[in-house]
Amino acid sequence: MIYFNSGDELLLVLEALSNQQRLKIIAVLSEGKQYVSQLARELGISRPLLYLHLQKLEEAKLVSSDMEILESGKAAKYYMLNPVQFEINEQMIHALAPSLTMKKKN
Amino acid sequence: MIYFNSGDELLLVLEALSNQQRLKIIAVLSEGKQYVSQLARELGISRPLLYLHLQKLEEAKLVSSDMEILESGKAAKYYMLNPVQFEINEQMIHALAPSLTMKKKN
DNA sequence: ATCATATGTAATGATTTTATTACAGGTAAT
DNA sequence: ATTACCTGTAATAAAATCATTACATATGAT
Repeated sequence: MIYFNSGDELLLVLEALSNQQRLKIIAVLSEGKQYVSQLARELGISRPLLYLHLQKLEEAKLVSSDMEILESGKAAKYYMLNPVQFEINEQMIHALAPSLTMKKKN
Repeated sequence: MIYFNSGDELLLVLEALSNQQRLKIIAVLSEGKQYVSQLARELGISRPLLYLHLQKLEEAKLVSSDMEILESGKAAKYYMLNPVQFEINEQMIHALAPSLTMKKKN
């Protein structure tokens, strides 16, 4: 279960989830870990773009990664889904809103 | 409680929630209905921008509006929060991902 | 050596989102 | 009729996000 300690943390997760591609990535990874190139093929998107999406998911701590060796002997970067489960309601938004820092993003 | 009938519906809500200003709007409206001009003053943002945010929240069915007459006699557009409560987990994302239509937005 | 398949990232471009300024129109009170 | 509010939107600008192309590097197999 995911708990949010600040508005910024909540927002980070919501932003990570508010994209079709990233939702699809989560859907695929929910079936098991996968490495980047294979994942890009399955989703039909370019690898650089996939990196970008994975980075956002990783920043929100929704996925993790590690390097593994394929049967072929080549190194591959595997991504796996962290447990994703949380509730949203107006009380929590009200409670966390004050800790939203009005950032301008880099 | 909010239920999602498709990936697109889920995404619409997530997109509506993935913005600081809109989270703050929800926080303010959770304390009670408010009219646009007053809300803009409270949030310290321009009215045209607020309209844009409110429109997104309304499309996601998170808020509703109606015209009312102020004590002063002037017409005001009041916005109020609809019940916001739902759960997110990987099973539902997996189930709804196939019904994500890869849109290019207008 | 060449091919096939991996990772990783720089540079660039296209599109969307966010935000401001500037209008036009309405009602009520002084 | 001027002031002080309100709604509503067009036009534009600024910033962030999304997406592609191109390249460098590495490993194993033929």
